[in-house]
Amino acid sequence: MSNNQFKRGELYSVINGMATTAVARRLQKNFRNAGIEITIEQWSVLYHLWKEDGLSQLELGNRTFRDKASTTRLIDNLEKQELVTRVASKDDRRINLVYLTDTAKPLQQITYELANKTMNESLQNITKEEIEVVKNVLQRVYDNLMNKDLI
Amino acid sequence: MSNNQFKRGELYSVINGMATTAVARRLQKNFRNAGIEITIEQWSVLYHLWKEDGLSQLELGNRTFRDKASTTRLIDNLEKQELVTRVASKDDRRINLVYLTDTAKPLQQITYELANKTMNESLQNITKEEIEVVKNVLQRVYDNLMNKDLI
DNA sequence: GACATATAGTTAGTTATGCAACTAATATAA
DNA sequence: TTATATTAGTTGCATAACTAACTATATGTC
Repeated sequence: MSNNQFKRGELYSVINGMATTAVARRLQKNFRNAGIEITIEQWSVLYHLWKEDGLSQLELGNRTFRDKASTTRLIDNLEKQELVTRVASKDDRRINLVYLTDTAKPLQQITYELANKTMNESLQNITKEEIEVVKNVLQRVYDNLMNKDLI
Repeated sequence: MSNNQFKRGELYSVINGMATTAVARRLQKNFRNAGIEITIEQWSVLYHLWKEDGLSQLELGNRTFRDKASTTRLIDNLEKQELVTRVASKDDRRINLVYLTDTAKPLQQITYELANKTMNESLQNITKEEIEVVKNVLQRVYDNLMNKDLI
């Protein structure tokens, strides 16, 4: 019995343990080899700010799938490196709006290129159609877990 | 340009940020709600020991995609909870073989059930064929990154 | 056999994660 | 308008991750 159980769980193992870890490590390695001194977690925050600057911490947490405590500390570290600044919102002084600094700006082009490079390395010999299936399935996995009750 | 870039990178974001995090949190939540006091990382080690007891730390690290330092500390914590014991190999005294204790045994059945439950929650309305495509693609992503040089 | 090299595991230092308890500011309700 | 509840963010605590430097054992070469 114990040998036959948990077949579907192997998917979790594959998703979580292998591909995700491998891609994350490769992206971090590509950053490091290019002399980019930020973590991929920090980059995920910058990435959303390059798309839309001045987001609140909570909104950044939502977009990067982090709780607010993790978001606080990531932004602490980004602030230490002078890549972002917190600005208290005038409308609601509970809210910190997070803005990119001039130091962060030159990182966009190079990190996008390194992210593209990482994706090209990761997705060799994988078709557009396959990628679409994976994205679609993983989106539905997420929706299955989010839409019921809190994760 | 910056708006049009990094299209493929969204896959990384989807894999890493959304589905993986959501599944991991749900599994941890299902453990917690059932009164199971282990982390999912600890469970990933126990899972491989239930399949094959007495693996070395390095082999456990390979199977769970961790480096040896992370594996050391994970096993430290499992040992504190008296779920595993380290036994120095007689053939090669550099090697620690890791064995399940009697305390760990009753966890197998219940955690397998909770993992199955988590997978059923995650994979609702997703077909076997889709799951096969995802597993296959993610395996190839992993192979793309592993087979070239070290991650 | 002696010296260099490789391997398994540990430790130190930094970053990141989640939960829970907390503060400060805002919104709601009596 | 005062009391209560909600919200955004911070902090404390524990676990986990990676890199690099380290110890101890084993292997290989001369």
